[in-house]
Amino acid sequence: MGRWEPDARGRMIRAAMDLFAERGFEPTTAGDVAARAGVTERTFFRHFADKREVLFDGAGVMERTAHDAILAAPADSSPLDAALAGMVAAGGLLADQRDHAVRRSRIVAANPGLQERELLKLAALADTTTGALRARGVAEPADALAAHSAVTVFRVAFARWIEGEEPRDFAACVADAAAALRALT
Amino acid sequence: MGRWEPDARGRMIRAAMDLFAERGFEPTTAGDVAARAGVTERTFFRHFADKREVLFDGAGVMERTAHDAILAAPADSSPLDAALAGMVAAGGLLADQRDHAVRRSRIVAANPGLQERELLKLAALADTTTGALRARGVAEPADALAAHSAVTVFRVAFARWIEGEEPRDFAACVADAAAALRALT
DNA sequence: CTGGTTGTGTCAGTGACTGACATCGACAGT
DNA sequence: ACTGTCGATGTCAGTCACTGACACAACCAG
Repeated sequence: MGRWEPDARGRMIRAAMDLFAERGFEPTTAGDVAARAGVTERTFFRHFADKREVLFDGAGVMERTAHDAILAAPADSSPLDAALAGMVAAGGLLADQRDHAVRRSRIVAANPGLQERELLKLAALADTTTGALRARGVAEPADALAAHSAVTVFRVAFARWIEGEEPRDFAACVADAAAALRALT
Repeated sequence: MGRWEPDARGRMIRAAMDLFAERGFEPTTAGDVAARAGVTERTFFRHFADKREVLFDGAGVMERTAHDAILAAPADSSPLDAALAGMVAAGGLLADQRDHAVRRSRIVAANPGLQERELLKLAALADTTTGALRARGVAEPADALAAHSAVTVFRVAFARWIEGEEPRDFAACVADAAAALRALT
């Protein structure tokens, strides 16, 4: 209708982060988020499949980044090493947004429904990783096992990267977690 | 009000399995399930936190079983072996219900929302496993890494156990998947 | 037979989400 | 400049998941 303001999607994402952080996820209605972003509830649901999805906008990019990095890994890398290279690349996208990542994971940690969605995104990352390993010639079920192991390392590394005060190198966190994984015998 | 019929919970679970298998999960309303079970929608939601939960009734028992089995594992077992013992014990609960498990996983596989819930249950199993390993003296982050690795093995083993025609031994499936995991280097 | 407890039905209400339809601005093609 | 299509949005009505408040029936303990 009236004048069309650009970046509605970005405004909704920022509005959602602010409101969810202030009041919490459940008490905030989709209409609240839309209103703060200057759009209607209907527009919100045209951009995001559901209320939770507004917090997971970058998931697709991370998947593609991991996929490409795995295919670009040295040919003599082991499946696990190749998958871990994908995790490092995916995590690299967050390097200059640590504050945003911290804020986001606090919101997610406070709500079971959001954790559920996060698990789905991680599962999608694992599936993409599995596919990339397959393209490198890794057979079943080693592809899936290496992929899920890499994603588990990613989760541990991410948790370590976020906690504490002074920022650490994400790749180093991945290396540490991977070493701990290999030490399991 | 009227006469009270026993096992309402069991009837709702069976009704849900039947209806979800016939029409699918989304098109079936909570009221449909309740009606087939001979109760009202309100009663359905008194027994299950939400519409999805009706398919995950056994999750809590599996968690407790895994927990106990991990604590009962030989003292000289490695963390990963102890965690795997928990997975074998948890999977053992399904031994005499393979048909039910197959039916259920078909329903879950057909709906993203249900997969999401399944991931949450598996994450809860991983958390319980982490806690049990901690009680055995396993330190961070090895506890979480071993727990998630074991749950990943569980998933692969379960998939193998369900596919194909003639039923295989679940413990053997776990052993195979665990061997593949260790072969990752 | 009295009171508490448990499991249920009824009813009203909120919020997530969807489909159908109209509108507005931009951007061709003529 | 005229017109038609296209993309993003607003409006409206409707379904369904889920919840709180209240009442009722069976049961059990005293």
